[in-house]
Amino acid sequence: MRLVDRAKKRQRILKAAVRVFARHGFYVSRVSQIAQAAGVADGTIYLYFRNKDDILISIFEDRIDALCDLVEKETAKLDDPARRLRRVVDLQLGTVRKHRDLAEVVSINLRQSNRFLKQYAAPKFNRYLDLIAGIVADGQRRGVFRSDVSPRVFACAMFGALDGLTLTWVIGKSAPERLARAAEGAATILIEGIRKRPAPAPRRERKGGRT
Amino acid sequence: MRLVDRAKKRQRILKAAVRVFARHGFYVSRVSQIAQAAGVADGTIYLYFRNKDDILISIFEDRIDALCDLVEKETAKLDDPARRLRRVVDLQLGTVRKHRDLAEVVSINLRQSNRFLKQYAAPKFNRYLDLIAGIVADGQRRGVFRSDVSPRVFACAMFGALDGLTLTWVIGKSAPERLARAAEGAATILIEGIRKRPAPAPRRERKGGRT
Amino acid sequence: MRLVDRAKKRQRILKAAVRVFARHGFYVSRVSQIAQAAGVADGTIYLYFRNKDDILISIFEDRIDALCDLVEKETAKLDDPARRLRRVVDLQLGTVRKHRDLAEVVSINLRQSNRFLKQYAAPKFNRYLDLIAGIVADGQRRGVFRSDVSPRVFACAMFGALDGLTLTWVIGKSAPERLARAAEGAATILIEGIRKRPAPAPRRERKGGRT
Amino acid sequence: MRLVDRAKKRQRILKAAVRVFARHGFYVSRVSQIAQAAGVADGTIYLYFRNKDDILISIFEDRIDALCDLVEKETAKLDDPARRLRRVVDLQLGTVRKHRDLAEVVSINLRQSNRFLKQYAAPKFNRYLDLIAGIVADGQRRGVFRSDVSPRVFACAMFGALDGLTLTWVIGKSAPERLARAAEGAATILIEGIRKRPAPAPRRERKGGRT
DNA sequence: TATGAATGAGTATTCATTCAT
DNA sequence: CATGAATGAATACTCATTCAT
Repeated sequence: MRLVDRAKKRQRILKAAVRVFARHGFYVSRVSQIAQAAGVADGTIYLYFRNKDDILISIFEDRIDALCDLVEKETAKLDDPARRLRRVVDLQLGTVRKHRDLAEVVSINLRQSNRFLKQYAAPKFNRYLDLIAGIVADGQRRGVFRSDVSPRVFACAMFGALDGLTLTWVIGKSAPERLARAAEGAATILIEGIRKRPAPAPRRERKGGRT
Repeated sequence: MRLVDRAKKRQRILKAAVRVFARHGFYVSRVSQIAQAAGVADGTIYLYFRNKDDILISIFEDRIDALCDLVEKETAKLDDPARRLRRVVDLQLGTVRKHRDLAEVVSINLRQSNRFLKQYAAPKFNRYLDLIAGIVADGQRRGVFRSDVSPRVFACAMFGALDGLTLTWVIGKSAPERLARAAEGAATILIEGIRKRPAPAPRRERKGGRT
Repeated sequence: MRLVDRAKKRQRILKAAVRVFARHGFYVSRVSQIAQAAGVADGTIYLYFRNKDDILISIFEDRIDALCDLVEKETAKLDDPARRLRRVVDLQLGTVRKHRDLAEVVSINLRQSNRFLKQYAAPKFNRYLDLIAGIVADGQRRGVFRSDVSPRVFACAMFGALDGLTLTWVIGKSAPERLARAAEGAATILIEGIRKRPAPAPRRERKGGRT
Repeated sequence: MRLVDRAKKRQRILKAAVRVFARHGFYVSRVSQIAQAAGVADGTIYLYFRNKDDILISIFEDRIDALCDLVEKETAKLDDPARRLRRVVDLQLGTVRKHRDLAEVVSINLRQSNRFLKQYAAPKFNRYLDLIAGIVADGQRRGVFRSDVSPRVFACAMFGALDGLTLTWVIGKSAPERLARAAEGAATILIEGIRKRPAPAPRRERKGGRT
């Protein structure tokens, strides 16, 4: 079989797996369901993947890599760190919106196994977090972002915020437009939250100190 | 058997389950492991819980309710919406920090079953989101928070941001102090992100419009 | 506790067990169901019976003994072997009709365990078969019954015939009168079947030999 | 896999199940015992049967159908109703004698589950009873059988009588010849019992009426 | 390569029985 | 005597994975 055909069949199985995982969850899904959905025999799955876990891992890796590549390419076109962040928000939530099943798998199923999460997801995941943190660090260097927040913390918070919106969107079975509007709001909060105040006007309400 | 003894044994089982679930994940954990960890017979578990799922649900419900109660009580003591949000951040991440196992269970295992997530978690979860959204809406009415972001979106984003920090903290097996410092940063981003600018100085960087 | 009270409670448990076994079958019935139906605690059952099997055995033994006693007493009042058999038919089916639950237990549940059947039921059961066989043997000696059929075979066949009627009656959930009418028919067949022909008129239809 | 191979393996499992059920009884038998006896893996059983109950049901259905088919074919060759009944007796007890295990399963285990008995057995069982009743009704129309006994009652009684003989034969672990001789006796009783008396000589013993 | 029949390890749950109160 | 909470052995059934065809 030609390599390209092989790759095509692999993709067909992955697509089927995304559908099945999204509907039932990783642990409840059966390999035979995926095989049926992909139109292949049960045994064929094992010609393309080591085991059931490997399917989930492959979905995740393919997707996060694609997202990272896209983010790298797109942010390279922009200069302003704030606009770069805005672009990341749009890209992450845009991917989610276009591939709801995939969103469900990545957002929810990803956390189905501690072992899996700790062993496989973390490294890949870090590439994405580093991309965001890099943008923030750059912004801080250039004086547009406040420096009292760790870029890494911002990255985690930003990813979490977008993932939280995704989760409630997926659970709530809301319309795609709602996610688009949520993206607006999230972008505003995150960017304004990290932006250095143009002129830190004397604020009185904070004089009471923090708790 | 006295009611208080019964409740005590129930708690013992739940505590054991939290430990076991945190270490292995819900699906990988065995009921017999929980029984052993709790020092009871396998069958005894079923005198207190309908089934394995019921244990996870009970953990979640107990915890989220306790957190909501705490948040309600504590925010009632404060007036300033910004300081109220700050308090919520501290309470959520403080709970997490004090009960790492629990954090792992709620943050990670919670998403282990789509069915579970959609059926049980959502309603309880909404109570928490509504609390946050309520604080934001109040701040908007009083003019301290910007009105161009939906309180609900902010609540989801805020929960997600804190959950994202929790997740990376748990996965990374970092020290408690790191979570404390992350809480600082997250609070800053979120509160400054939603705060209405004291003097919306003419900003030039947005003139380029959006992409 | 006085012996009479003890006996009373034992009977209460047996009565409850008959109801429960009749409805669900021996293996499907739960000891706790019997306890509840008898209004006692689960553990109390074991103050009166060794185990679950012992309950079924006790039901059977009590009942077959009572039937045997009754048959002995009643047939002693009669002299004609044919009328004695008729009496046995009425007594067996009469017992069944009056205690449908019991019939169901003895007819059906009795066979639920090979071990039980072979070990316990057989001996008790033989007393009943011997009673019938005794009547037949007597009739043969006195020349009213044909001698070409073993009394034992007749006893088994007769018991089986009545048990077969009982089974279909119980399964079919028919009215008591139907069983009464069936008793008529069965008595006729069995008694006329064993009765020596008054005048064995030359029969031609048998000359063809047997198949 | 060829259909014929599949059918062969199914039969192998059924044969093994008959052996196992006969020895231990349905409820006491373990699926793994059947699998081992059939030389297949536990899971393989479930490729051929829905569950344990389904195995018992299949045994019963296969057997009763085969017996009915045989009875239909054989009785069609005869004309005399009495000889037809004789043939049925021989066929039923002949089947039993040739397949003692099967007899044990059908005679004893058949009654192991009320639910099973009422739900599955009854309909199939009726086909057999109807065959016998049909022969009797025909004999009555032709004036060779007495008309004061319902054909249905006779069928139940006849089946019961033969089943009773089978039961005692199986329990008593007697030799096959004993069953053959018992068949003789049972046939005589049943056929003479239903046969219309050639010359109803004035009988005096019945003048006392019934008790 | 592809198949799908066969495998058999693995586990939640039940329930007869016990025994401390 | 009576209770019923606790026990823990015991088992049908599933399903990821393999391998002969």
